[in-house]
Amino acid sequence: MQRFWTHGYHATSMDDLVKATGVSRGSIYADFEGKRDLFLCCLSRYQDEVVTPAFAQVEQADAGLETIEAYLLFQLSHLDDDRLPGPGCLVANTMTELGPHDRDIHDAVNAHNVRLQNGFYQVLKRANKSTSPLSPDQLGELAVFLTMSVQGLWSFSRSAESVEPLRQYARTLIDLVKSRLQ
Amino acid sequence: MQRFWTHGYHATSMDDLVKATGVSRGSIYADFEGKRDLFLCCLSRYQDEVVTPAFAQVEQADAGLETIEAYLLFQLSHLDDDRLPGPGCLVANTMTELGPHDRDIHDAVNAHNVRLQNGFYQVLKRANKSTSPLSPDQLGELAVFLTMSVQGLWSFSRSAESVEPLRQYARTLIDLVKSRLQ
DNA sequence: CCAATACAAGAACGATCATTCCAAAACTGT
DNA sequence: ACAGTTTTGGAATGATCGTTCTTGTATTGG
Repeated sequence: MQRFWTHGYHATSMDDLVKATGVSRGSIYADFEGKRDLFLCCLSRYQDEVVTPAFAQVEQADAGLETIEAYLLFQLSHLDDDRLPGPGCLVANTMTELGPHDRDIHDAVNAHNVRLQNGFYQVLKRANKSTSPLSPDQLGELAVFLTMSVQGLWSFSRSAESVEPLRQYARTLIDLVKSRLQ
Repeated sequence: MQRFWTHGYHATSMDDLVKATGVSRGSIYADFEGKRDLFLCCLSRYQDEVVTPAFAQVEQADAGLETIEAYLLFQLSHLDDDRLPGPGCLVANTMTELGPHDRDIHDAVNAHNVRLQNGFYQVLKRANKSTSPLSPDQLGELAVFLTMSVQGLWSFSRSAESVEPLRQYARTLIDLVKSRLQ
């Protein structure tokens, strides 16, 4: 999974995976139908092992906008300036590399994005207790906005040489969304 | 160039390029040192033929925030619902695919981003005529924010099934930045 | 202990890869 | 018209690719 995450699907060979995992070629093919099937399983595993532990706080019943910011800053805390460029996000990387060309992968990516949107939407709904609240449609649009903005953050981390602009982006994003809700 | 744009570097073979361009293999190698050199030239040509004609309006001396919005909506106007998922942006795609692994490509991507940031910065400076203006640092941060946000837009267009959420994102982005400047 | 079965390691396979090479065609100069 | 040079088209090359296959080892049951 790490190898797919850092290098992408096409640039990762089965040899690379055999070496990186220490698992024999025969065993891989015993367990998966082929490279693509293995990749789909890695996407699924990434969701369970990486996304869920991190995003769960946003999906909590009491999560606020600060929780979204904390989620982003926590993800960025894995990077410091000598760990850049970072691997980004496997799903985000995959959206770019394979999203246009593979239906099943597109669907997996889409499911991930819907999950993020729903999490953000719930937070926005809670945060929408103001004197002039936004409509549900407007909140939905803001949730989509957040989901797409976060995608930009991961893409940039693939090329970034310093982590501070990434952090600043997260803070600015949350600030702007906050001011939209007031 | 189109093939690299839609499929990425690693998923595009020299055979693909020979077929797509109608140029013989020998001619390609006569003009370029290899696949990577050809790709670097495509990045450069993309800058001249795609980015410059589109982004020039943002770099105009009288460009405003509406110009940034018009730039984004114009880029999106090439897509309608049966032309999705779109190719995204060659530079943005490359940032994700190759940015972490190739120094020269990283530098080309970085130069593109700096260009976008500078264009956005100038617009923001002009738009910053309010009763409580933002500092140059704050404007710089907003310009970086815009650059990274636009990256999210192109990545999403690689997976999108409808163009309206992409348009809405562009409008929301400009609205949020406007409200930050007031 | 032996035979049958299951599993692991990695060689082998045919296809595809990026690049080089070569023969034929086209062009240029005398 | 002819010889020399350049360009073109695509075959050839050696490496790498994803996948299958084979051999050796381990395990299980009689």
